[in-house]
Amino acid sequence: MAKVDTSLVAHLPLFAGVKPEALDEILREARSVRYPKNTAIFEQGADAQSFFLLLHGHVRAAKTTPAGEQIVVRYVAPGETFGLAMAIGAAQYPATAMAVDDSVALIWPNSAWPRLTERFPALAANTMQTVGKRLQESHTRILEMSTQQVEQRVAHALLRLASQSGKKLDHGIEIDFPISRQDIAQMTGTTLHTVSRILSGWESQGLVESGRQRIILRDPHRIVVLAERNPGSGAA
Amino acid sequence: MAKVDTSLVAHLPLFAGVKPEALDEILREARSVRYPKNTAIFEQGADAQSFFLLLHGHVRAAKTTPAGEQIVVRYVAPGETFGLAMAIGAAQYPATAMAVDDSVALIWPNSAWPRLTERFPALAANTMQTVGKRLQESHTRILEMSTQQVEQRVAHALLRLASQSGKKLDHGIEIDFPISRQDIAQMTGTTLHTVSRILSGWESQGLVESGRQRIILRDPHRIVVLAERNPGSGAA
DNA sequence: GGCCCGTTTTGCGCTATCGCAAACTACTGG
DNA sequence: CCAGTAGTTTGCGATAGCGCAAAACGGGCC
Repeated sequence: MAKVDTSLVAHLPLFAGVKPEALDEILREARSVRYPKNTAIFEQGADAQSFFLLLHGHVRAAKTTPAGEQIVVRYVAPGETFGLAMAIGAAQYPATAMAVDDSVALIWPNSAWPRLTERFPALAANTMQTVGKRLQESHTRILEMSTQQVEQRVAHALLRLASQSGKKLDHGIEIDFPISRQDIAQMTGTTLHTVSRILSGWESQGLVESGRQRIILRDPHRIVVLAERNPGSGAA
Repeated sequence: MAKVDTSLVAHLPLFAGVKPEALDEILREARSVRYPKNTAIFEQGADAQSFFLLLHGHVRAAKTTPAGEQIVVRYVAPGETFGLAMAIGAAQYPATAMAVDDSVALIWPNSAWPRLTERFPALAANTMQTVGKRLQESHTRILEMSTQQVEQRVAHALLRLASQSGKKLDHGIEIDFPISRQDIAQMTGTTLHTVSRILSGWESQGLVESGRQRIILRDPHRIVVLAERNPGSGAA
């Protein structure tokens, strides 16, 4: 079983309020697994057997309709948990998780969850907070989809990605994992064609620089303006 | 302080696994409050001071944009909790709650939450489950908004309301609280005009019977067909 | 019984966005 | 270095649904 350095994870929200020796005990139950780029970590509908803490890389959680359309539920950044089916009382994973980059995750068997939360209530409390936060983010997303038009939603999505997983450059912010037009479409409820048109437009205005699975926000400030502009009033 | 009969609430999911005497202790910390139709219970953005368990009536939770547009987050049915800001670590309520009918709720001060969950871990566990379920429902809603067209979304919304708060009639199911075209629009991300057109169409086909703030599903089975019909067929 | 007000219905033009199809890159693997 | 393939761009209709405006409705209140 791979050793995990406690000092690397002690500061994560998941472990807030957990004593170092307790942390050690918790980590002893986990193993560390490497997922090469574009490998599935678990599939929607599969029996949930483990829960995860991402250490390196990026993971996309996506939900698929019976008809095969997908939406991206979220991108998981290092330090975040995912696959918490057990914690919320789901027997199957409600989405598919896929490494979009070479990734490493800590993985616990679900059977460890009841014991761990009983021994370390802070774990349960912290998890409750993150689930609550995700719920609020979902509601915000629903609000956006209901009230904003596509361009604003794409602006919001990119800004969120940038603040969550942006690499600061001399001049702009780069989203530091591969992401396609299709992915952005699935985050914002539109089509890859429309996303492509929007980004092309932005590119010609110098707002972004983008290529194959790569996006750099060159002028985040003006993108914020786009995101917040209120269609019901302003001039074009 | 009003007495609450434990037998009336003992079977609720919130109290699953809680012993009768413990339940008694929990209820002793709550008081019961009556909210007349169309009164606000709490406002989005207000400091969260209490959490609630609805006993009678119906409550609408809605989120408002800075620009004033609203969406309905959910309708709360009797037996469900709401206003759980404290549990998920939010200092302010993220939405506005309004009684859409004369309603009665149990109300606990947030200060009671840490003590109660410490003494009765089942409470925390049950709450985690319901929050998790709501998160999944949110994701489902996002999926629907991304992939379905308005008519299907309205069909889904009405079927959900019917199964959650439907009164069975000789011939059909009536949604047993007042709900306007506008409300349905805010649940499905469309406008009251479009909802009105859709319901008019359905009415002329005998699928529903509806009037001022009142909706009866006359042929739920055919509405299910509408909800599930797949417009295109493409995979993504 | 009649008036007032909130809700619902409906007509009509408009446009943001989709859907399809085709051309165009830019990596990847050999 | 080249071919193959996945991702991207773009043109051109087609259209679902919006937005405005006005009329019809229904019910409660005096």
